[in-house]
Amino acid sequence: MKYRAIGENHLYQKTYARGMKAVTKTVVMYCLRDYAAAKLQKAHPQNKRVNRVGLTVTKKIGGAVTRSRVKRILREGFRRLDTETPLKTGFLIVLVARDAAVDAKSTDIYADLKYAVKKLGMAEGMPFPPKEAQGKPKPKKKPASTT
RNA sequence: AGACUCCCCCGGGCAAUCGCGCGGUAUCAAGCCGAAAGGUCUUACCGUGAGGAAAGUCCGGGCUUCCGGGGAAAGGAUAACGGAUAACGUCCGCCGGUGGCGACACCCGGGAAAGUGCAACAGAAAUAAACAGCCGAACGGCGCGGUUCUCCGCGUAUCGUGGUGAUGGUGGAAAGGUGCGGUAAGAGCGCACCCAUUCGUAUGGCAACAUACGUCUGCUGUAAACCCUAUCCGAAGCAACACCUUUGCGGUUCACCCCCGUAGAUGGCGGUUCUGCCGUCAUCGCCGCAAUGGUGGCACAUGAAUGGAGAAAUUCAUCGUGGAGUCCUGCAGUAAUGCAGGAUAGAGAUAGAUGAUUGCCCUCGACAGAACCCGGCUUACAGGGGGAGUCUGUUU
RNA sequence: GGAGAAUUACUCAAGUGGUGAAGAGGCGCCCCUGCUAAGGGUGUAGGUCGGGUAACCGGCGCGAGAGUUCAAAUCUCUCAUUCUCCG
Repeated sequence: MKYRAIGENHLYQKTYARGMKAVTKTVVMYCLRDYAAAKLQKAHPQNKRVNRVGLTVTKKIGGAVTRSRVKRILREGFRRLDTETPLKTGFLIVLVARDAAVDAKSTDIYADLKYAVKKLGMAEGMPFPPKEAQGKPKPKKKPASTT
């Protein structure tokens, strides 16, 4: 499974500001419906909708080695989650590592992400704006505009 | 056996399943994004995939650009001596100094007698003599006495000239040290021994230098203060820079340390000292700037054979090249290293590739992630292995 | 990735080889007021360790550690942290 990475800083800023948020011990998950999802779908040869994923691991976490390792673990956890329980597509997803992620295993990340997905209602077949993730009024508008 | 010293090497391993970057082949291929250049999606297989420090960015070099070349000035770097190297502030050897019983370790280790500056506080005084003190009647003065013609004697150190140099609680540093002589008092003033130092000679060494003898001198410290001497250095850095794409703008004989060189051509108009020169405008060429996005820089190349559907792969070859790369052997050298022969090769990302799960083993795993490439230095580091050597103890 | 700059009390900071490291804000105490604020006065060992009943005295302290010097916040070297610029 390939993921498109988020490269532009403004998309990160937008996701932090307007996206839905779920906090766990090891990781914080932000989700925002992607404006460019339709465009990307056209570009995709299989005409699939893809989520764009971004990882944030700050310098506070540690040196280059530990940060690199945290990124790998996050990636592995997310990959396993996505293969086992397919997510909704067409979203910007940003995963922010917390201090506890340094000592975590990928299974811990998997468990936390699973909880976060459940809370945000991101899994396939769930009602989209979940009651718990009340989000600011803005994300509510998005489904209408994108479709 | 114990305690040490130096040098070198390693930096968890194996298996199964899932997963990631890059290269290749097949497949998807029509597509999609974009103004263009260009980019990109699927799956399978094969190959390949972080360090000794990849780090700090402290030195040196390659590479690239800054119109080019030469010179000057300024500025910077280095510092015993000899060698190694592409180069270095690195390395090796050696000399001197310091530490250690020793193997060894450490040292920004030129010049203070070219000049300038600085040395707080304390101290009489900080490189220079003065002050206090000590010395004494040689001279002048003063006093007393004698004698009488400008003299003599004695006294006076609380009058001046004078002699003297280390005595003066200090201080980091006070002008060699000790002893004897010497003197009015004293002082290398003289002598003996010792210390340091200049120059010369001899011996050893390529040399720094060492030893011996003679000779001169007795000089504060600071150059990680300015400086002097010798040697070296243009500056900026891959976010450099090159090319492509689309668009806009400017320059075209100018060069602000000096000298030399430099892309103009054609036509119109005007001026003029008219085969020409000057000014101005246009076109083409040339040069440059800004913006947009992209590629390269950036990870060997070419040929042949085997192989197979075709590739990868394997083998072989090479002015070159990555890469002044690494390893082995031989020779030269005390060594760093060099020469010759042979072998080995293979990361290349761009939110940035090595992970997860399970099992087994051991010494139970530290510091830590390439970002243009090399040579060093410095700093961080669990533990393990190998080699050489020193000291102490015991036994023979 | 590359190029630079800075670090001195709780905060802002001066000091660039020499006694005892300026100054301001803050903080403590006093005055003023019925009570506050504002204002005025005065003090703050500038941290820490040791000694002393106390007043006070001594040692080390200018991000950390070495070095040069008689003497270092200041000069040199090696680290650490923070900030700025280059696309």
